[in-house]
Amino acid sequence: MPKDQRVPEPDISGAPARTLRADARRNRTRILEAAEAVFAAKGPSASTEEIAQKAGVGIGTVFRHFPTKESLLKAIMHAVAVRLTEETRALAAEGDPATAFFAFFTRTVEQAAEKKTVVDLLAQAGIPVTVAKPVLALREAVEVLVGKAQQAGAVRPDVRVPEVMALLIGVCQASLHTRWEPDLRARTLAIVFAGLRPAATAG
Amino acid sequence: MPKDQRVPEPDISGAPARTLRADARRNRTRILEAAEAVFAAKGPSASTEEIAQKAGVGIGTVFRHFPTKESLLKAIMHAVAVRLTEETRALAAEGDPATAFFAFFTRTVEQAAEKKTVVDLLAQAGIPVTVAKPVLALREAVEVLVGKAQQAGAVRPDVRVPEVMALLIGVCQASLHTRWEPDLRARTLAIVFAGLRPAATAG
DNA sequence: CTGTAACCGAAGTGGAGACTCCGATTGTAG
DNA sequence: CTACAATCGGAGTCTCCACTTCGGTTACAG
Repeated sequence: MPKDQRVPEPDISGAPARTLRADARRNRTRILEAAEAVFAAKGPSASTEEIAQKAGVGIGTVFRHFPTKESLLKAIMHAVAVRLTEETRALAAEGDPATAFFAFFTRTVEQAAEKKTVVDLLAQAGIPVTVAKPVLALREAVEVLVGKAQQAGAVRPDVRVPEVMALLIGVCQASLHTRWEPDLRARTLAIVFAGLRPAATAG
Repeated sequence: MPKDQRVPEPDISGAPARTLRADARRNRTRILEAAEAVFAAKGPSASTEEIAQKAGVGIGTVFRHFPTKESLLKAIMHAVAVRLTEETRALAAEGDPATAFFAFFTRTVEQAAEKKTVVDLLAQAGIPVTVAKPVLALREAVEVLVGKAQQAGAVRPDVRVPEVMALLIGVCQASLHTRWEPDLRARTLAIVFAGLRPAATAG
């Protein structure tokens, strides 16, 4: 019985614990890609079997890499959070802070309209008490972005981050339920942006 | 075999098909009340058994009155839609149209924060192609309310109903996910309202 | 090339929940 | 009061899904 020790957790982030066999590493990547696609389309309620099928592996392989469906979901959320955070930071760093915030808002809503994963992630980010580090990082990146937009006079100074997050989450949620034409999305965002801008700048 | 004919559907609306026995009518009412409470708290994923228990009847009785979980859900949605529509019409009929719309918006969000049923209902109402009559009536009532508010100059004339519905749904959805203190809710609504008002009136 | 340990995957397990069946119960007509 | 048919209710069925198991397969060291 040569195996008595087992890797306690295949780890959440993305890098395997240590020298994973070649085929194992390949399958792990496939599973992550398939899971991201399926979760984005159908939400967290999608069955593990569907993911396995889409990845071209057996269901047992999925559970070998991710002992729980939840752990798989966390891995995806982690990846999405990191990506969103990077985008947000890039926007905050470069160019005009006045337009950066509104560009971020619009872009996030556009993504959310097609990816349930983004919406679920944002819903987590909206709750003040956040456990996961990547989600916390996303929150902070948004805070920076809002702060800069306010300093630039593009957003009313009395607006706080929580309500911005609430609005962001709300519009994203709504974009999932109603099939938005780009036109409707634009008009809805226009109203929200009008509410966020200083009174003088509105219109 | 004296029974060969059976009522094809216990009907969705609320009134029993015909002279229901006394205990049956009482149980039907209890089931509806219990279902409304449970669905409002836990959403449509709540189990039928929990509803039966809360109503103090066996699960068989629930399925006798409502052959499908979906039919029970429809009955509840119907009732909620009718109630919301009446409230909305009353607001549109009475007093100041300028404040009526904002009062409606605020009140609906407050209700949605505690009742998942309301949110699910609104999500249906947001889709242009609506099947159920009560939901359609709700949409029309909102249209009247928005129209009057616009004529009174309280809402920008270029705003259309779909984006108002989208915003309403969005804020309601968001209020479910984040545990809102009244303070945050008020600030979020203030932003949306500022975006809806004519530029001159804002502030 | 060969042994072996790690890996794969599909059948199997257990539980949850929607829905059914049928003997026990009860309202109600006569 | 009695009979009977409608109603009740909960044990049982069926399906779906997360998760496990284990014999077959494969990558990699020697």
